[in-house]
Amino acid sequence: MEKRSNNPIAMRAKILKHTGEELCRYGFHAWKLNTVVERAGITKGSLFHHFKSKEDLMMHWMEETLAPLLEEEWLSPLASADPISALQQIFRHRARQLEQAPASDHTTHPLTILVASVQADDIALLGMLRRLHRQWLDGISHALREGQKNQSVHPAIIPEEEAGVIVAASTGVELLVKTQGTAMVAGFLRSTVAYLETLRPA
Amino acid sequence: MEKRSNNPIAMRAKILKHTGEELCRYGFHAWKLNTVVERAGITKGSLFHHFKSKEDLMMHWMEETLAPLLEEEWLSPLASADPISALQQIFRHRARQLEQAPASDHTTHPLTILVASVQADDIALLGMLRRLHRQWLDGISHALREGQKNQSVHPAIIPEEEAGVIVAASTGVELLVKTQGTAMVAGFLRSTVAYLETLRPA
DNA sequence: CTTCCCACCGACTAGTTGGTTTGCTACGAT
DNA sequence: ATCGTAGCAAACCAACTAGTCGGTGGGAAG
Repeated sequence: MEKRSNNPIAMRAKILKHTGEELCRYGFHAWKLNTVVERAGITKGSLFHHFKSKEDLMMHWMEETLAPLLEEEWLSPLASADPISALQQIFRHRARQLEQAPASDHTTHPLTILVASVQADDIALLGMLRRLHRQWLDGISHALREGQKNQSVHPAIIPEEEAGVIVAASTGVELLVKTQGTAMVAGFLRSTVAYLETLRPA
Repeated sequence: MEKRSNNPIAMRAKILKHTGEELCRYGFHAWKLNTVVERAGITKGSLFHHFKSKEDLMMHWMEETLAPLLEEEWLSPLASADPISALQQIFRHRARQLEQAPASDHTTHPLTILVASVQADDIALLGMLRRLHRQWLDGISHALREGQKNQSVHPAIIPEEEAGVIVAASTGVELLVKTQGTAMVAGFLRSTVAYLETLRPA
């Protein structure tokens, strides 16, 4: 036997960290526990001591990492008096991220790849993803509605509907980058910002 | 041994048909050849007689089914004097498809799920998907450029950039439908049509 | 020091995967 | 009639999968 650290919280964190990396790159099915074990330098026994199944591990990762990420990237910045500028800023930020990441390991956004890779009949995982998508949509439409109240958003637009387009666009561009590289990010950003501009009051 | 039909072209077609169904539902990795064999009522030997590997099978399916689908759904309708109306019509058509499909088996659009599920280092598959995305983007931007020439599209917009947003939105909405169901399709459609309206000449 | 228990190890299993091999059979060419 | 080859079936394989299990290390409590 080798040395052992006996540090459960560090061990748990290490598992979750490598889980995230692999999961974002490959999606649910191509993500192999063996690889996590190998890359993290741990053992199967340890992994299954902390998480009772592959699905359970992904579930915890979503709760503890993906949900906070959504909060940080979208929900929290949207708590602004000018939601349209906030949205433009969010897109600009993600565009910078995508452009700066080395082409080798630019990972698709987890919410995109996970939704795509989860089976439609896996009710637990899909349920969690549905919740996250809901929060995302609600966050945007709520912000737009508040913007309408304080006259920073055009009164005629329907917040829920615009939220759908915004989420769809940011989900879709991740896959476009996967095939076309980051060359088209700048153009996408410009026309998205221009579209958001049309949501301002006349 | 059982009876044998000795009908290679029908056999090939049957394999490709079931390949498509499973592939659209599950993506590359969750798509299992055993399931294809089982559902098609054929054997492994037969499958590997016609296609030399899993990757090869998917490759042929993309060439023979996915490429024509893209042509039919997008490229061909876009050969119109009024590309904006054509785009709106395409979105309307897909919206109807999504809404009418029984919730049980509404399959995500293949181009969305395949791009998401293919490994970044699988150069052959990703190369094919890149080609298809390119054709899609080019088809749209070309149509918009033609529209600018005949004054049916606003002269100030940049066709390549709008094409990116359009492709991203139609890619992303497929994943949104996967988690949220078809309830939000109508709203998405309306705001997309409205956005496309802003691309018309003043 | 002894006890005890959680954290952890690593070999193992049962099942599945993409892919192969072998051999039978239909069929067209000679 | 014979031969070669294409079409297919069925059994087979090595590699790999998620998950299990008996056991061991370390450290805190008594």
